[in-house]
Amino acid sequence: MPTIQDVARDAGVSTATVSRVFSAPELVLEGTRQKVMEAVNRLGYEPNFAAKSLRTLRTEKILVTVPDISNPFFSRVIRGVEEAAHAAGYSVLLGDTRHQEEREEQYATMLRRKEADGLIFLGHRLPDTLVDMVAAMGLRTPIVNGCEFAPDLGVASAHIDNSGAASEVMDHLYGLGHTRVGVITGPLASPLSADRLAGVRAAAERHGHAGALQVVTGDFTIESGLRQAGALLNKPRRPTAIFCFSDEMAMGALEAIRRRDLNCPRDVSLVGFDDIRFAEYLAPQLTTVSQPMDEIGHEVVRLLLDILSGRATTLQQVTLPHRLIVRSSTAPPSAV
Amino acid sequence: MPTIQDVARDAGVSTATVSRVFSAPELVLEGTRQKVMEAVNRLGYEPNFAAKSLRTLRTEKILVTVPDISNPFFSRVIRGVEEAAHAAGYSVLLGDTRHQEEREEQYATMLRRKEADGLIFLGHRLPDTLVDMVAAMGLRTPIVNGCEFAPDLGVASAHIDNSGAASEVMDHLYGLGHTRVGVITGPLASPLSADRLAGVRAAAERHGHAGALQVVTGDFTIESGLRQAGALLNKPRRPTAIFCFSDEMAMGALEAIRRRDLNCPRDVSLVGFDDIRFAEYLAPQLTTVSQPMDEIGHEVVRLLLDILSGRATTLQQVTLPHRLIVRSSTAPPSAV
DNA sequence: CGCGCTGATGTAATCGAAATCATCGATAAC
DNA sequence: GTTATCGATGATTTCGATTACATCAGCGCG
Repeated sequence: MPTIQDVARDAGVSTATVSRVFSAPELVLEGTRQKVMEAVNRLGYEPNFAAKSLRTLRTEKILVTVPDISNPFFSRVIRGVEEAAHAAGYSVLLGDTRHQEEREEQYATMLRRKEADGLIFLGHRLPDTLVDMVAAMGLRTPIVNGCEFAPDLGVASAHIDNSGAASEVMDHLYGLGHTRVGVITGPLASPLSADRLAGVRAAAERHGHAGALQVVTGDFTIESGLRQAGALLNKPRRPTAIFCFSDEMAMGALEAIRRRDLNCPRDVSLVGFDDIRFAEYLAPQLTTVSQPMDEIGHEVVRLLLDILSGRATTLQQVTLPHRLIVRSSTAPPSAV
Repeated sequence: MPTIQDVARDAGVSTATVSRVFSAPELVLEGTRQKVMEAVNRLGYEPNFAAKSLRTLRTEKILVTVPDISNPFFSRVIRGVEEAAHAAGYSVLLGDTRHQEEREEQYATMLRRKEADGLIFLGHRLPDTLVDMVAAMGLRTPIVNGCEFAPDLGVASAHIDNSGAASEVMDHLYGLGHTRVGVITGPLASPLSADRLAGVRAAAERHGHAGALQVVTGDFTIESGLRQAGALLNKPRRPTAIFCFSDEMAMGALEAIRRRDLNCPRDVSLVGFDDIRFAEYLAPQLTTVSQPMDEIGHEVVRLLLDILSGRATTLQQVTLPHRLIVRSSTAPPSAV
């Protein structure tokens, strides 16, 4: 691999000039620029990234950690992140934490080693070392959260109004005439689930059905949806509607309903969350809350770039719009 | 951020000793090692990555390009890649090419700039500059393909026997008594689709139903499955079974079947490919070919690490086992 | 005519760690 | 008793680019 020295020698100029041809071509005479470019092409020169990075202290990389990349919701958000990052000249370092705290820590050290200019995390935990970093750097900390809104962390974030969205779902179900509603949440350690549950509870109070609420905890997987929906359906006074905090759990719930020879929506209405691409192709098509996955991805990148460029002057915590998509998995309860 | 110099000063040793504490602790006296580690902890030192990388010419990063990360098949393979890479101390640079040649080229230059030690690509195209690299470096080229087997590229790869798998699917359908089979392929530019189609054709010949084969081309998306299955079902002598080259297209096909008030499998049998997690939760549960997604991910990483470490002495093109999973979307054709 | 300015380019310091080579004391070998 | 060996550590060069500063020619202006 040729170095900048080789190019300089070959073109008969100094290394400074070669460097300028790449980073500030307007400072260089057109004639010399061409001479240099010829040498570059002749030798097949590419600037060595590590050397550049060492000198400039910038990596043009964004570290993105995600609890599970094979989850269609996350993979879609990641696609948005990749798209926006790429458009801005950054590339994406992917970290799949598999929900493990230990891995989150490991990825955190990558940030401290300057392997990336910033971090976008889609989980809900911020490793201790990074909490320190936030304390030390404040607004300039190059860390952004996606999806989970945790005001006390003090990091920029982009997310939807989870509480509001969950309330709307409940309004929809109560509006159809349901009173006994089952809810399958995600792990309550995450603000996202806690917020949705708060929204659910608020709506239940408002409609006077708080007593008939049956809440169980899942983990966003199909399997947990299958299991927990089964538990709900086995109850003596089984719910006439089930609200799952993810479309994948709703898929599991749908299967649980089928296995009991019940029909959705006739016997049990079902609502999911996220509006992953598959939701509208299920039978019945799934009523769900649409999250702007691409936009969340774009937005967190924008927020991070604002911080990196020093443009950010206040802590930005952006709420993006969601939308309740009513399809055919919800209907009025049949007469009991 | 403290540097190695700061640590050396603080611990009262030379920078060489500090460096050794990290990279070759056995060369350093336990007492000095502890002194150094105390200084490291006191100052919160982390080795700067760019400096290390510049000196060693290694990045401990693997660039992984994928046509579309939001595709559940790819995102699952990526998870396997991430897992294996992480276990070996490497991290993953993700490139979503969105099927665009231009982006593939851009990611290729990252390899030439030494932003990553190696490349794993899950698409079927190898950018020109990298073809040159393969020509120049031969077996030592740190490039591995996943899923697509293209012997003429001369790069290591891990994939299943696509032709064989497709043949098995056809045997299964013919075995059930189907004769008119529709096939929705992927883009035929990819060896993967071409191989499967070859397997389909071979089986059709063997069973004497080559004339009744109806082949249309999709692009692996739900939408193309919906559209192309619609086209097949509109034909005068419509097929009694449809074989889609991806589960997602099969989901689209299922929807097309529903929209025509036909029943799967009674009126039309349906087979997918990949066995993504959702396949068994569709109604009916989807018959499909299971690809070892995790294993493909692990294997491509293993192949790449072999090359990087100089262990690889021959061109490795590994065929991993697939499995036909018969579920309830296939049945004998009903009497016409 | 000489001074200062500007535009184009060169010189050399610098980024932070790794690795080669040198040093030095202590021990073993002959 | 001299020398080879070894283990632990230090001094210094090196990786390949960026960039602050220096240089120098050409030009306008008083």
